[in-house]
Amino acid sequence: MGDAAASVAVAVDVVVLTIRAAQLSVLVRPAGGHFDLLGGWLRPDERLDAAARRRLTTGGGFVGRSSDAHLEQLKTYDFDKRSTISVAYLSLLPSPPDNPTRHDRRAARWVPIACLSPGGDERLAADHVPILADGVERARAKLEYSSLATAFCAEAFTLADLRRVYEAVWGVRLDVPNFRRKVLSTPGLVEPLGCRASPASGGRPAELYRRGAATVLHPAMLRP
Amino acid sequence: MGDAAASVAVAVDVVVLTIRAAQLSVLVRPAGGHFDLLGGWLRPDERLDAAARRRLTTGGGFVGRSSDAHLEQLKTYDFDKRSTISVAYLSLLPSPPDNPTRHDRRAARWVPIACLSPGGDERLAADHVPILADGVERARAKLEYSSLATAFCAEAFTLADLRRVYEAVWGVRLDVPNFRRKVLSTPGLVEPLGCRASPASGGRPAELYRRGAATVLHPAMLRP
DNA sequence: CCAAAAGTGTTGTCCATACACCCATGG
DNA sequence: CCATGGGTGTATGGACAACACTTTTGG
Repeated sequence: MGDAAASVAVAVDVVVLTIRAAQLSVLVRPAGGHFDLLGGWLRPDERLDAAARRRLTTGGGFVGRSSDAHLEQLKTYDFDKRSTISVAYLSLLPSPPDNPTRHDRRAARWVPIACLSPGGDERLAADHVPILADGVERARAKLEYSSLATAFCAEAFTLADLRRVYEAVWGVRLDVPNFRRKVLSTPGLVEPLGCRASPASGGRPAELYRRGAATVLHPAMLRP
Repeated sequence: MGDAAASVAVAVDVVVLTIRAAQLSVLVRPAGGHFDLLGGWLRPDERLDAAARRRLTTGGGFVGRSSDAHLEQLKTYDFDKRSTISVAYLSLLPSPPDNPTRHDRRAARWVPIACLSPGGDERLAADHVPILADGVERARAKLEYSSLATAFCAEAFTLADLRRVYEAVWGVRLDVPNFRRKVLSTPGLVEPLGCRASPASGGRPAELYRRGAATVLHPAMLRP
């Protein structure tokens, strides 16, 4: 068509999720009186995926070596102020190191999703509120039909760890025996390591597993 | 961060799908020796959704009045040539008028997906191949857990029409009685109109339905 | 040191539901 | 020919019970 191309500034924002203390949490950076998602401008000659990955590896010097972390594009947003769009990404990390205890006001930190929801005690930048909501909803949906839950787990994990991921993201309680059967009967979801974990607080030691080759779940894991 | 914002030209491409002669088809425009998806540059001060809707209503003067057609954002793509990204959308239309018979080489036309697949007799622009693939996959996936199939149907439709949508998009054959039970037992999917269609080629006249209020399907319609 | 209790992981069983397949009827 | 309705076997998932293994507690 004969239209002139509008030149637009492109930002890349990343919703980084993890499970901390059985709570679904997001990585944010303090910015004035509120929080921002990890993000910044796209560099000239930089690919979108690369820009998102860069946010992940250098985001506040906090995430560290997570070059193999799950990262997928979420959606592209435009706001009231024109000539600016934001390509949002979603990333899932295993349990990361704790929040920095040193009094660095600039450092990124983990905040439970519940604290950022309406009624919570923390505020997110208005433009980032729908991005976070879409990211959480994407994660909740993909747990149903993909092996994405293992992205929240460390290299070796127990079935209880994996179940707690589902319970934290969905905010529900799952039946322990049924969850076990479901996971083990899905071919390629997890593979047994043959060794056992040391029980944290009594009880029978659980068997350890690692991610399997499967990426989609047939049939799906249904949330109650 | 202190990075300079890269200024980028933004295109909006729309994957327009419909069912024609029991075949899932896409709306394309001739461009040299191949076809292009509907698309063009984002105008200054134009919202992304508005740009996609504009492609739909003015796309080759063909789609006509489809301002209420289903339209959702698909994904954002960048290509080897930097400084250009494409925000892709997906649109689903009821059975539209036939292809133009007049010999307008510029006019948009419907082409079955199968003809554009590897091994087909038509070629799509290389940049648009993954966009179309993602659009088709999105449509296939959303038929499972949403009432999106009704977007392919006219105002009034029979259960056979709706079943043929599933069969065309998924490329499978569905059991007629089971499909009927499944659709009618899903609350809010379709609502009976109380009148019957005139049988096209003999047989008992089928009852007519219209879209219901439901947007998500519980439980999902599973493809075999 | 030993025994009981508590906590967690693992296995087994019943039941409701959903779907696939076949058959019958009616326009 | 095709839409509509019914019936049955099979598979899947949810609820619940029972058992196995380990730590903790108390004599």
